[in-house]
Amino acid sequence: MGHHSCCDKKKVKRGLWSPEEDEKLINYISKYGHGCWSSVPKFAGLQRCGKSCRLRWINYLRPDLKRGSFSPEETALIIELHVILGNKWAQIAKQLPRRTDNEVKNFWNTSIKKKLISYDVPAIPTLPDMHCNGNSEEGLFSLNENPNWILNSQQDQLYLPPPTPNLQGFDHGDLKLEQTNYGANLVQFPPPMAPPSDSSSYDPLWSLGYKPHENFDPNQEHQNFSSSGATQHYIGDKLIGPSIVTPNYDEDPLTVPMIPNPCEIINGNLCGMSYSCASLELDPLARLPYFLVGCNYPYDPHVPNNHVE
DNA sequence: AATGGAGCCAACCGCAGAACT
DNA sequence: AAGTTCTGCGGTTGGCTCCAT
Repeated sequence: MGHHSCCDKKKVKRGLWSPEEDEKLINYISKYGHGCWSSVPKFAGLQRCGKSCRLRWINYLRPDLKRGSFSPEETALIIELHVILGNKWAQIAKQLPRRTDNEVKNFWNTSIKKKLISYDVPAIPTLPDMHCNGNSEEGLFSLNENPNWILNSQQDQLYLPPPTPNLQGFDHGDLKLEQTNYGANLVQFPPPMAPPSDSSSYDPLWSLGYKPHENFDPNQEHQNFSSSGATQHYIGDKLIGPSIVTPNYDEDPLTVPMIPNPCEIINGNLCGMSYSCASLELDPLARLPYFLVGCNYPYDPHVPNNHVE
């Protein structure tokens, strides 16, 4: 493997950073800022290339980083943003304060994507690239392009995303999501599950099938869930909402989540909403095929439907 | 206790585009 | 305008840790 040009000029250290190196970098940047990254290692006294310093700072040393596992809200947001943005990790990460693109990318690749694969979830195209012409396979994407399924890592259950946080200031290129609660009402949610009693084993994916308000902390940022009313969402100039009003599962626990037909999303809005889900099936996994009917996606009819334990 | 596989994540690489000369 | 350098991004990988056998 070759080295970046900035690393060719002199022998630079590679691999994991030592605490001493971290300290040097932190001290330098906190005093002088990073300025030109290529000159940082020289002035900071590091045998690293500028690129490595930049990466270390951005992904690890920055004081405003939030470390640790992703919250259910963050997870849901990642998945929903992935619908729109695909593997644009930097843009997705911008909507997750104090998270890095590397973190988001790793989380997706290790946690979410893997579970999707394990369930053989059919691929669903991202918005900009969908070709919903009824019989085309062009719209099929790799599994990591499929954002609509969330799996419960503890219970091996697959759920649809819950309402998601604000996307304030979401303006990346021609993509524009206005107002709040993007995607909050794109889907309806399965009946609530009892939370695990052992909070120490809490999994960030766990509550994704859970009623939003039960985990809702009004004092915490990015939890501005709203369980009522329609919300407008835009991609470019196109309105992709308002969408479905989240039902009250207390009243109707058998309501099957309604999932937008990708064909309708790509057409610029969600009007029509010819949802195919009419079953009273409670098993989230069993719902998978229904999502695909509307767009004639090939799917595995043998998707397991009794993984709920 | 030893070992091998899987999972996870920090860090690297190559590329593209922006900025600069 | 052309060449060079810098920055940012996405994909990939190496190595550490955990866990099952």
